Amino acid sequence: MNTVQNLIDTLKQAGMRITPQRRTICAYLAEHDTHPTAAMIYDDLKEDMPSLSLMTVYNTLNTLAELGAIHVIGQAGDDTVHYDADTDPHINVICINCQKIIDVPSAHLADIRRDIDQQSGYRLIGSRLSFYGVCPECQAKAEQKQPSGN
Amino acid sequence: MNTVQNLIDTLKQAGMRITPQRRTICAYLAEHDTHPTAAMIYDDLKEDMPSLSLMTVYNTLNTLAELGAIHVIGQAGDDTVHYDADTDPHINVICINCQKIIDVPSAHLADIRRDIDQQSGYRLIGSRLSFYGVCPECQAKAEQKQPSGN
DNA sequence: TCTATATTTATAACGATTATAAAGTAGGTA
DNA sequence: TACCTACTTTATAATCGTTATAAATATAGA
Repeated sequence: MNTVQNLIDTLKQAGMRITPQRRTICAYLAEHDTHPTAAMIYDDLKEDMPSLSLMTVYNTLNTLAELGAIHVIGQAGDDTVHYDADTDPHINVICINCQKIIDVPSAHLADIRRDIDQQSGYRLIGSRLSFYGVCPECQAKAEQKQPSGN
Repeated sequence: MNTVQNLIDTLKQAGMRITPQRRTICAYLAEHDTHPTAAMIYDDLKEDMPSLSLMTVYNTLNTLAELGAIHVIGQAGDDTVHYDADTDPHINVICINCQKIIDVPSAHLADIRRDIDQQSGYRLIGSRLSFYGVCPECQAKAEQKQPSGN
């Protein structure tokens, strides 16, 4: 998992200035494993930093993503881009009903990455590995509504 | 890989009508492994079917995706959703420079899916497995422009 | 402290996708 | 085969996440 210092150091090493806004956004990313969208981060942070603009959140997230410090999960079924501060190889499992995202590590991931690296000829930079399904809670709710054994 | 008949049968079994538009779109999907966007399909097909509307392409793709007959790849760096008619387990490798997408199979994928299935508690439905990198052609171009050994 | 320059902010623009409603058609039925 | 009804398609407009622009502001080095 990324620490605040990790993220800030990444920005510094890229020659970028460390503003209070960027520091706050980095802290948020490091402290939450909720795979937030830009809007979520903005909504949560503007209480303590009323002058914060959504544009700055987008800029910072895009910059961090370009530097590889965070990952872009892509749309989780709700037409908005989610971000993931955990850059260790893992898979996101997304509920197609409530959009909840959980992380699942897998020992086979390193093997796969090596396969792709060799077979494709591409110089690999990042990955976006998502499985879609129905989370246990939503399965239970569906059961209650349709008690038939299907 | 999906055949035209596969896709059409999926629509029929879901109780949907087989219109010329849907038939044409299914044929396009079965005959192309180019991971097209809705706009690409629309542009290619409207020559032979001038009355076709982009809305119909979106509707058909969404329907097929909901039925699991095709997969949604998500944004490839160009802010548009790409579709994949190949629903066999495989990984998409996307060039972050030219957006070219290739398919790579991996023997480890089934193992991973089983891991996720058991560890997450989710009832899995689909997956979107993308690696990002630079394709060989773009690597070569970058070499020409920056001959320094980095 | 001062200054050049990156950054933030507010605003407007963009563009992919979706909503709506009228016109048209597939496909079962008599 | 002709008809009828519900599903589809189409054109248009709307939506909304994201990005462009330019003026105001603040960072970080001298």
